[in-house]
Amino acid sequence: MPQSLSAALTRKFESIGALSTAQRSALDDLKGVTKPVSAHEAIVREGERPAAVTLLLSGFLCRQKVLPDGRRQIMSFHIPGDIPDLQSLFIDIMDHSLGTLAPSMIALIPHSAMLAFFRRYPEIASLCWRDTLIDGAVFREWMVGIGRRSAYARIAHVLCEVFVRMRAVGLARDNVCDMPVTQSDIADALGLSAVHVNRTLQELRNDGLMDLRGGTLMVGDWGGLRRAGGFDGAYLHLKDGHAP
Amino acid sequence: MPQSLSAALTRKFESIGALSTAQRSALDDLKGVTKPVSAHEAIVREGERPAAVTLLLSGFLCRQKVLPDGRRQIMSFHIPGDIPDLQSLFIDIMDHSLGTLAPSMIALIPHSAMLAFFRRYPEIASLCWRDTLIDGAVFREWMVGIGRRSAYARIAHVLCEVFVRMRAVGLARDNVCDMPVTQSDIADALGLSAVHVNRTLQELRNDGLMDLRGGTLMVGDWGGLRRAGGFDGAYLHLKDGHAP
DNA sequence: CGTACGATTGAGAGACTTCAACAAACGTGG
DNA sequence: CCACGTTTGTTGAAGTCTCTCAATCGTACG
Repeated sequence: MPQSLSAALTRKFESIGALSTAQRSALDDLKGVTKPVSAHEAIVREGERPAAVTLLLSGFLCRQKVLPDGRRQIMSFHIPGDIPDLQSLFIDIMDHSLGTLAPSMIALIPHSAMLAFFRRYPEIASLCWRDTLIDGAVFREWMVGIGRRSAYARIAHVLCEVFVRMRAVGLARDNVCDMPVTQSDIADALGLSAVHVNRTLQELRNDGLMDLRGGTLMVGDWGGLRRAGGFDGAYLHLKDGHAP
Repeated sequence: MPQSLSAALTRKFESIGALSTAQRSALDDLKGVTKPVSAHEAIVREGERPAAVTLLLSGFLCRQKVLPDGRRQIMSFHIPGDIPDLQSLFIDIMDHSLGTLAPSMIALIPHSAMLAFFRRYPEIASLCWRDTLIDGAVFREWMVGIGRRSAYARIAHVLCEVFVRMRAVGLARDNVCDMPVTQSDIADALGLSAVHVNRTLQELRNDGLMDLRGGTLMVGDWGGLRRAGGFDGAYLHLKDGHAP
């Protein structure tokens, strides 16, 4: 059930900062064209110069680069409320691609509309800047994982991250949330092979930490999963109250 | 020879965007306390709430996280002109540390001064936003390297990156530039062991691609190094004319 | 002139990969 | 609603890139 454009934005902004009543209602002014996109399709490709930003209303997106030999690296997962290509406002040429991992509903908001909105509501511009900075914080944390953590810890860590972020925008129920990705996607996100992800996922499952199947993540032992991944959500810079 | 605060900023901004004459002279208004820092010292630590941003005037910095077991991951190298903790303007708590790799000269500019400056010169605020976005682009590229490239390619790639960035701010002469890092630093930046970095560096040297010693990087075969690393500098989003 | 840090070398081990095959799940069209 | 092709998940075995341990060497510096 895709949320409305303004509802998605409100939830997102309130997860990382505060909105005044005026600002909250101002979000209604932001218009975009909503559009369904099926799974495994590109929304924006490396090298393009988009003229609009993408707000994810429902589904699951990722940003990725593909090497000449076909190997790929997924650099981030995106959940409803995210604007994964906000950067295109200030960086004209895309240096990576944005695509769907699951059937999704997106809203395209023209750059011009965003920039005009920023001029009118500078605090929201700052919130967006903050959001892109948090984006960077997530990249850094992933680098730590890929560079220095074992496969077991790495996988546990992303699962923790996705769960906490989903929870922060109200998309987790108890200890369950959507996570419609294949094992291959996880492999490409963490710099592993799909085969090894499969085996490690089984370990995590056998250890009772979590269960990931059919696109649904079930956290069996939050404390254990957290410890396994060495997860500390501080880098997500969420407003208090979102840490489980 | 450390540059002046405004000279460093001017070079930096002009490497990633355009400055009007008025904006260029406005940079003189930005004041900061300059301060020498010796090698291997922390400037800002994870968990702190800095009240100023750090402009690097000379030397070499890095951002890093240290895991509980002592292993560390360096997430970025910083060269003169960079403001590595600009993000602290909008993200109060540091989620990583900033430190020196070599003796450096830094300028500390209070947050209040930066924010006031942004209000007065919104175009420069946008340029700074752009800079933090490029920061993110570099993180993404490093993720590709750590996740999907061989040690040989990974090392070649960072060397290319540092060289191009140094060149963009006028700090490379012909095919030589400073790069005062230890092999251990490179290892921690690329998710490798120091031993393996040593051996791989020897390979690169024997292949005539480069020579890195005594803190100086000498590029022996730019085309070869570039090819070895699969390097394409587009992600640095420099203004035209900086690609060798 | 000792001490400490960084670079270098050798040898053995291990985490993860690749290849290959098969099973299960999924979507799609007849 | 079932058949069928495609994608995804699973398993086994062999291989390799990179790691760890450990010792040696060089060199800058107090």
